Amino acid sequence: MPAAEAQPADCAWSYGMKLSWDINDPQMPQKPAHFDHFCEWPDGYVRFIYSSEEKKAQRHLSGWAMRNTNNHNGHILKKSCLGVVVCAQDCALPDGSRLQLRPAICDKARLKQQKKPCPNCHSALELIPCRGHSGYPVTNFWRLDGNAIFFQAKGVHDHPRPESKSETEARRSAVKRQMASFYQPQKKRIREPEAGESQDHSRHFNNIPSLENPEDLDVIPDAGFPVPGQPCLSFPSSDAYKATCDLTTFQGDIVPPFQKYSNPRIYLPRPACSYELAGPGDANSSPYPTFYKDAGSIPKDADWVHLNTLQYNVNTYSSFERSFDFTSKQHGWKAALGKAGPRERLDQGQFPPEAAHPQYTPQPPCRYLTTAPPAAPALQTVITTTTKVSYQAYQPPALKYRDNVREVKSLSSCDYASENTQMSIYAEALDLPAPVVTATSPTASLPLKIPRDCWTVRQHALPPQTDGAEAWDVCPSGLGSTAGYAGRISPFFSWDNEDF
DNA sequence: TGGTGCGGGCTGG
DNA sequence: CCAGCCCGCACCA
Repeated sequence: MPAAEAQPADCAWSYGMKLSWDINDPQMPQKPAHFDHFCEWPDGYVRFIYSSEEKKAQRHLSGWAMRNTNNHNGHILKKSCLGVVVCAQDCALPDGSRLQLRPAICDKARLKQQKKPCPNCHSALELIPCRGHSGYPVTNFWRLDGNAIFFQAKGVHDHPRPESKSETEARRSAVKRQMASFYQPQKKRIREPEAGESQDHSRHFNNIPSLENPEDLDVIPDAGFPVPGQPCLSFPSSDAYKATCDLTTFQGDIVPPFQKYSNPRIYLPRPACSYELAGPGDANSSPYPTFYKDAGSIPKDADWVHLNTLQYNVNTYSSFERSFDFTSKQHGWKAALGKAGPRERLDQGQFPPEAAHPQYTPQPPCRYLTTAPPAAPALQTVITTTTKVSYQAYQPPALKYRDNVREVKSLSSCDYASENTQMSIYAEALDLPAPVVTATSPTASLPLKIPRDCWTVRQHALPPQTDGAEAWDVCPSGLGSTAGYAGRISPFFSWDNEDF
């Protein structure tokens, strides 16, 4: 863990791409000098080398919904992308965005998921399969070798990002928490009045439709949205989130980013911590606006009343990871995202729109403040509880040019684990503001502020046809999802875009 | 119940 | 032979 190596230059690109190796090589690079930051949204033909102590690498996590695929090789874990679940009618959510849920990994659960109606318009849900690897799903490979976990991705996701796993988990745990906090007082009240009465207490809960089936909340809209440049972190636990909140509150010199709520008009400074969900009874006490004010567009059943409350709260969490206002730009994206197919598939997550959103407030770089255990478990599943204080990275803007010449991507997820050898970078990275980098396009130059800790110059081989050829991307080390959408053009850098 | 990993087996290129 | 995929199973939370 040589701190001396933790220079921006080292962070500047995927170490895994610097070395020449393939996941199928009989011999992997031995004792890599550096490790990459964990990338939650790998996209494109990329390779990373993670420390075997990197928890998320140990768990083979990905923001994409990846399922295990048998490759008949016990040493290499292969996963293929399931795509994203969207509304078959492509209905617009109240904020104008689209529903993009994380497909369940389990086949059975996924089928069940797809049978559910769109929570917004009640039409069917549809699974958009990933076809980003020569018509097949994007595949990810994981291989443990020595003290390194080698990661290789093949293919470019041709669909929006689903809700990240961390978001899904956070949402579910939030639901559970809310249920717990809700039931608790209910039971108390029930017991108090008539102690001697033999009463089926469960009947009381029949009037609580919304939370009886937390799984229904899987179809919460918006919470399943790709996060613009899915920032630097995912919360392994709500506690981590709380810690994050506290941290952000504590750092008063850092301008808090604005949160995105379902209503695009509502942007509020990030509250200190609102992930602790209010129970239905507390819904009205929320200082924040209620979602789905447009009652005509949403179901009026009790489920939705509660669901909205939940979503609001969950969004308070989720939006912590997303700091952009896309909704007002979506019409602009559509022009640039003219992907073949009936649906205009947006992926907000791909396009950190800072350049297009002057109101956007950059966030400080992500970093971990705690020390992780030194254990170096095997590649196979290692479920660990990491107490990390994560901080969302500032989302640099994306630059994409036609023909994939060069792009500046968002740091979609640089999970800087404290065990990472490059930890020391982040102390330095605290020295905001971020450096200004000028990315040059064929038609314009645009100053882009990108925090130095999030820089990665990525070299990636191009998809099959161009395999062998390599392009260099200047991008944040988190390697946000890349090109691959609709001609690989970011609407934010479509110069003729009306949004400019 | 669902996420995850393993591995058998089938199919097509 | 490889890749993709389906399936069942086991383990875990």
